[in-house]
Amino acid sequence: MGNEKELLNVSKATIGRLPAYHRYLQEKLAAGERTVSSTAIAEDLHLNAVQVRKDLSAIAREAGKPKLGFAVADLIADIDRFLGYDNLNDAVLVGVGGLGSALAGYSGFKNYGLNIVAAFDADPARVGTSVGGVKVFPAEELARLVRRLNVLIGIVAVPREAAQGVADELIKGGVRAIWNFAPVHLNVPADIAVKNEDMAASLAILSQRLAEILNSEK
Amino acid sequence: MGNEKELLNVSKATIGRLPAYHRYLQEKLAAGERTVSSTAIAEDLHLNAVQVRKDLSAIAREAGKPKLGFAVADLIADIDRFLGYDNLNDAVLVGVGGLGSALAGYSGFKNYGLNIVAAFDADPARVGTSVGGVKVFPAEELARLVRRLNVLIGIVAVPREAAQGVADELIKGGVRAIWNFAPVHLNVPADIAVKNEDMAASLAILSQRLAEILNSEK
DNA sequence: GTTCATTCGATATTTTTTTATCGATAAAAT
DNA sequence: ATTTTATCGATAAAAAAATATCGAATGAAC
Repeated sequence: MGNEKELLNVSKATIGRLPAYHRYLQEKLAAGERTVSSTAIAEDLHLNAVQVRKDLSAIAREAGKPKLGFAVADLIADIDRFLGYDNLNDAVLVGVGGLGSALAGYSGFKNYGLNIVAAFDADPARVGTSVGGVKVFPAEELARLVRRLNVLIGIVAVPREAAQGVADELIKGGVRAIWNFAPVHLNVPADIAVKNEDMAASLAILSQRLAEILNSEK
Repeated sequence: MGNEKELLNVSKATIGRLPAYHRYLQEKLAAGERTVSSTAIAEDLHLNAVQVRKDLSAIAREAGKPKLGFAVADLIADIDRFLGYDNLNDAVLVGVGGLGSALAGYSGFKNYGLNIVAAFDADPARVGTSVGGVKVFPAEELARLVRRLNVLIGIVAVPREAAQGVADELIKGGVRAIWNFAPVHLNVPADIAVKNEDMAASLAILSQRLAEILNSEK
């Protein structure tokens, strides 16, 4: 893989914005636009134009052209490449309750390079069924099957109480990255990546912004 | 409300971490611990101790004590107060498909100060039913009902194609903050707060970290 | 062809966020 | 009582991220 150099130069903040650019660019492409300027992107996405240029130049192979901007299709390809959207990563999903089955059913993940190959649940009634095209296995088989499938990403969508145990099993099975939707802090070794999908944090930020808006207008 | 001064000094980054502290502290409280040090929090949450102290001192009323640390219960109360967890904000939910009903069913939101008072869906089969204790109304009534209920927060959990239209209706109804779970960029006036629950962005960051980990170990 | 307006990339500046350092304090140990 | 040690808060330094500035390039208008 030839992106070792890239990994170093691209900031976390930039990476977080790339998917938004990606979606935006696809809209533009669908609308038949061939090129787009950083100014336009910035305006629509409520960002700073310089920031957009910097973000894009960090991952783009072709430079933007004065007066025209960037080639939409090229940029999409660049982001695909950088984010690995074009080669699928296998993952397992643990917990197919409300949220879990919503995740399993979301076909869009494939577009983001994520391929859910198996699901697990502790509830015998769910075992053996298929959710969103993904087979559900008993929780007891978790570690063993993960190891056999050679999966590196685990998605945790179980109730709070069960999350830590699930994480432990995933790690035992060889998983190296955990996407955690349970509202708990997971205790894991330092060499395991955890990304908390922290709804509470999002909500906190939204509420704060709402408060600011309401405050500022009176 | 006496937190105008607070709003200014507390950084967005800090606000994003507060819910994690909150959960952590509640675990500690449940475990019977009276006090906790910034060092311990930092270690368990994989943060820097100075950062933790700064975050906490930004919202805490009582200072930490040398050799003991902070009073767990006080800190929880301080975060509750700062984040408004103790006074509920009403919200409406639009879209009760897989993700939407998972959200409606998640009772934990009440703990985060969010109270879903009504849900909407375009599918007549869903209208009239109740999801997670929340009644589902027809999409046509959205703007009218939102206005009548005087709700300021809207949660968008509809398919991509429908999201912009829903956002428009919400705003027409008087909503000032939108929590967007649809994978699209919403076009809204500048005085409306939007928080995108951007799964793709989270996934991008997780993948990147996974790549780093795998890279560093070989 | 010349001018104009738009956009770029590069560099510099500012702001924000994180991390390091250090003296002071108070609980615990001697 | 004295010493030791864990912890704090404050201040300083460093790192990261966002924003501003400006000359150069180039397509479009005249």
